[in-house]
Amino acid sequence: MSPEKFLIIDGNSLVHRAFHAIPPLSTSDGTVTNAVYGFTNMLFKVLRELEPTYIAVAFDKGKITFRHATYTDYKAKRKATPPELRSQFPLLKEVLHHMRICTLELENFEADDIIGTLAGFADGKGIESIVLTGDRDALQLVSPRVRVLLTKKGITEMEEYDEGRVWDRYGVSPPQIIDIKGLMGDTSDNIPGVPGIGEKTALKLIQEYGTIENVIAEANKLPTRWRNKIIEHRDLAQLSKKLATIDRRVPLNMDMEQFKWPGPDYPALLDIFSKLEFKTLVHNIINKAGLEDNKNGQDELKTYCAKYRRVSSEEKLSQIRSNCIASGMVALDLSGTREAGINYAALSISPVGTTYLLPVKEQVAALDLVADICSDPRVKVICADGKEVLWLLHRHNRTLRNLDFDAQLAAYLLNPSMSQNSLADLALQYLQLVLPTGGEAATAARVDTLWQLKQLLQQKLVETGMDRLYYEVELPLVTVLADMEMEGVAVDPQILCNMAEETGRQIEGLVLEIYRLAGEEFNINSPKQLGDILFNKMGLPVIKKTKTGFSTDASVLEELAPNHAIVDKILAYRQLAKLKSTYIDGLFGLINPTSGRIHTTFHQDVTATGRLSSSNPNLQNIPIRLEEGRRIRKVFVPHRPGNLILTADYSQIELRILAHMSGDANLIGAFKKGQDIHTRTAAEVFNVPMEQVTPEMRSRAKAVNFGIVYGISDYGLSRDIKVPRAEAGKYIRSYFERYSGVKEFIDRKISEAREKGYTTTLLNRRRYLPDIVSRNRVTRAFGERTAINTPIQGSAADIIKLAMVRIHGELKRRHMATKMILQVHDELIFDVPPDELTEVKKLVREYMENALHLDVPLVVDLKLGPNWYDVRKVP
DNA sequence: GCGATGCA
DNA sequence: TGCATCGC
Repeated sequence: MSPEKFLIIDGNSLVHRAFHAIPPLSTSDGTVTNAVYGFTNMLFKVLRELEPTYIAVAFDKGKITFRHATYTDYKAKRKATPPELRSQFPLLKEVLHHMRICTLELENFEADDIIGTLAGFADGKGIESIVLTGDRDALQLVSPRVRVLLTKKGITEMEEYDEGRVWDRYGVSPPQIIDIKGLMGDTSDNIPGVPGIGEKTALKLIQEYGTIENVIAEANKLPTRWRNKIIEHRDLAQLSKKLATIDRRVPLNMDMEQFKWPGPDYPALLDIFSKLEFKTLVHNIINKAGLEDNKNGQDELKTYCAKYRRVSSEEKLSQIRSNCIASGMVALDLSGTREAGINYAALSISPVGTTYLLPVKEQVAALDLVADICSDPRVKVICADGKEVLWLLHRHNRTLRNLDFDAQLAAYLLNPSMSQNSLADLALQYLQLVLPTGGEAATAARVDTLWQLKQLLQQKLVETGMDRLYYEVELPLVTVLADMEMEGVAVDPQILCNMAEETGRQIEGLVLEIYRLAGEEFNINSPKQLGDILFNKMGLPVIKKTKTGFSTDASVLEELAPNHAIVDKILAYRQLAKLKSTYIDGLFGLINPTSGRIHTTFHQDVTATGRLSSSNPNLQNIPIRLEEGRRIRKVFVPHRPGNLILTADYSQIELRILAHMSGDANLIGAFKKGQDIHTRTAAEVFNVPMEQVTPEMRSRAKAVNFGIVYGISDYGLSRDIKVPRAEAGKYIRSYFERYSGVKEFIDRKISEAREKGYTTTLLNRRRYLPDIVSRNRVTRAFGERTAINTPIQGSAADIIKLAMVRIHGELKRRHMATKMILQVHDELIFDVPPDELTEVKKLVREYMENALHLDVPLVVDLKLGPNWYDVRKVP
């Protein structure tokens, strides 16, 4: 028998989470229900997983709490609850009532305090509590008998914190969470904290001194930059700590019996769910409660609960192996990490057969089985995230040969604007199944849903005409990207070190100079403090404001530069600080100690346009525009001495695509003649012969071309080239007069998007544009620009992806040692041994230029050098 | 226009 | 969370 458990829920926090995580949802009579729906789904999931004996849901009540009496500005900046959310509270309470769950609220107390008090009460009775909330502050309640379940991004996923987890994550004990918050403050509650101290500093100080009181007492031992702040604001720090502390002595009449959960009142729940039009929940209840379905018996809902068999006998393993080979297709899901390797493998051989759970970590034979199946060309593998499977297998020196379906990738193609594409989200969205989290059952459930997802998503890919894009471009690209990530990019740590030192020195000099000119020390990185110095203290004219105060962005500072010498220093400081923190120190920390290389992660399912993105580090935004930053590229070197870095970039690919898609004779002609496209545009827009185009004219025309491609407005163009909006508008009109085919293309794409609800690329990639029918003028204009921009940018992504798949295949086929190591949107970067150079140059150019046949030529520029900085154009 | 990162 | 800055 399991011990008694007390589930305590922060109603307010979770309702807000649900409200923001679930897209707008309303019944046919217009009642908004998304927060109730999200909350209820989450509740059911937690109930199933925890099976609590007691439950309570706490809500805030009243506007004035003891915190306001202590600090009048408490929560002063919090926005009022929007009416669409406010109206859902009574509905939720009705649902909870029928769930027979006890709700608690007390005038002038926050849900937090009620929760703290309840947990303490249960603790006194020896009962274990689990606090479910979205508020990190609750971590202060964690103790041997109190755990906190924190919602992660979205609402279906949660993370459990016990004392050990708090230590792992923050390096402090749960009560010290309060001290941290006291130092760093909290903008959402308007808790001030100590100005200039953020999370990192707060953690460091509390880890070292234990409490705010000790930090204050030992302040004179601290480095100057913190000492003065702490001493000056010590009262504020102690006040903040008080505000952040959960009051565990709320006067409540408590009796565990009142929280005992007898289970839901199903008939009543059925009523209210029908009223709220929660169709799937109604079905769930009908199934669960065994009530009669009032329509027909066929609507039976599949349950999330998977049947699975734990396999460990060698005999059974070998039987599974032959079954896999005989069937030719398996669904596979691996649990584990890239560092520690595979923990479990869940494997299912047919959509209706048994799911096997293989303890890979414990048993070598199980790993062998999984690895053999994955490398067997006769067995197709279906999974949720193919690149992750490849990485996990790579950790065991194995690979995945025959990736047949990647569910997350398919879902991304079907709607690239959806940010939640985890398997759990897909199961909920497409199959109306709530997947359990954690444990064996979860792993098994994931594999089961894969079969159903494949069936459904594949059909949708065919219906939307994206099956070829999927099977011929995106799916093969998974393996290509995995190879690129694993190969990595070599860096020269010595050069990086030298740069860190030199830049550090320059920054120090600038900081001193800035302090001298300002007459005091302050945090230059804080736009708030900087604004205070510049505009309040020094009285410089305010050019622009942000929601929270003065704007201090580069365009503002450039305008202010003539007024005071400090401004140029700040600009230079910003540039160098960015360089050092992001590109020098940042890169350093990401060098893999084993390989000595940097292994970025490419994301294939993130951008709305179809481009790739890169993170940890982002190698797609390494500086190039300004010389100071560009030098960073010197640290990226070939994999072995003597090898070379080859870069291959598409010249003006977006404008060429625009020429092709629009069929504009003028634009096509310019490219066919091989003219400089910006000069040609200038000649057209300013109505002069090409020979008479001045650099000024060319640069403006370039901005116009840029604007067309990125879909910016006349407002954006006027800002970029610093001319009045009317003049920018004039350029755009003049452009459309000369390139009337482009104008027609734009109009065509907009009306097509309005009609169909989506826009498409050359390879039929889709992006839905609900904004294009908005009644709001600004929103609609945004949708219209996207309808132009996405086909252009997305088609460029299509083309380079196609080239990548083919080049990668060809390098492998020819058993070449050349490696494709990076992609930067319109550019591919290779590590090339000298003896392969001639062949690679030819191959790369050939495959990139002929990736897709357009009405204008695709032109590729090749550059070669000993590192990514010193590359020179080659014929 | 988009996406990633670092900082307070 | 918002701001600022880098790339394409």
